[in-house]
Amino acid sequence: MKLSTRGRYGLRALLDLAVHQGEGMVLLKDIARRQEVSLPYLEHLITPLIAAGLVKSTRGARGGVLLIRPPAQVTLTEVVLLLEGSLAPVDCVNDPKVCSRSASCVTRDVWIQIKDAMTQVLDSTTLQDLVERQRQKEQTETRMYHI
Amino acid sequence: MKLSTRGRYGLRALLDLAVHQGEGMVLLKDIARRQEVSLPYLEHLITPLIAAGLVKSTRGARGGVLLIRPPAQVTLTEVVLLLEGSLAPVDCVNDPKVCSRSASCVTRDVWIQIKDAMTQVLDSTTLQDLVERQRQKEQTETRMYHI
DNA sequence: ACTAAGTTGACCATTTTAGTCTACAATTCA
DNA sequence: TGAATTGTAGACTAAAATGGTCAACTTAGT
Repeated sequence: MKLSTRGRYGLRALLDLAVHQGEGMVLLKDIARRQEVSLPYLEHLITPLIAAGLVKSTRGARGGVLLIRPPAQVTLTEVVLLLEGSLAPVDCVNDPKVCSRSASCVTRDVWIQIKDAMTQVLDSTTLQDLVERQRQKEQTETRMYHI
Repeated sequence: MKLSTRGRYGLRALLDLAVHQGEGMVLLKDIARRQEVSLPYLEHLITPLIAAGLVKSTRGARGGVLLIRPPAQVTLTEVVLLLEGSLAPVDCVNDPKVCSRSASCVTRDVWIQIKDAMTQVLDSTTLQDLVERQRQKEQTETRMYHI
């Protein structure tokens, strides 16, 4: 029941992008450095986000990537769905036909509840929320440091 | 973000055991047949449950397995924890030290929320709840059949 | 042209998953 | 006693997923 690095690194990359929203093109190289992910690997993580129209990329000199929509309009559900494929802990949640027991299976009902609970958390959080939480943390840390 | 077959089959085996609670020893062979899991594999799944003191086993002729505690006193949190190891979607949720970013990482906070949401669902459901839901489903199905 | 990006796809090592198989230990019962 | 029955333990394995790297390519600026 673990998230893969795609989900973890991918969300961090997107958050990094949201933090630098409005500063023009962001280099993948810089995201990779800040988020401590290898550049070749990050390139693979960013691909589905570009394909989905969440991120815009420009090649060549002065190229880079940037978030297309305002961070407040990007929910984490959308992001995690793109990166991980699905929130269902077992396949029968999305498609009852994969298991002949689906109709009568009460454990399936539990997995549905689990999925719904996760969806609710992710639906109610946007990239903007994360940006704000991060700024708040940074501020608190700085204040702590000065005391 | 998928549950492994250990968690899925294991919970089903335990539910099967709960349904037959009070009928004396249950044969692994019968659980395997009813739950459509191979016997050798089921043996592996049941082992940690025995080790954890959730299930009692007796070898030899007239042997079998049975649930030690009443189904109402076994939460799904306990079961899934035994079978899957942890509910944390990423390791830093259980142990902040595995990542140097933990203290300042806002994505980690999201994963903690996810874990808490899952825990809440599983904490509030016992094997007894599943037994009752299953009996209710069976009843409804039978009634549907007769109409 | 040259350089600085991002893009694509092939490739690969390691780990996890989902099992099977064999030998063994304990228990009952004829 | 010993044969049948049942669970136990561990070695083993095939297949898939994970977590990458590398090289060749495309595109855009200077």
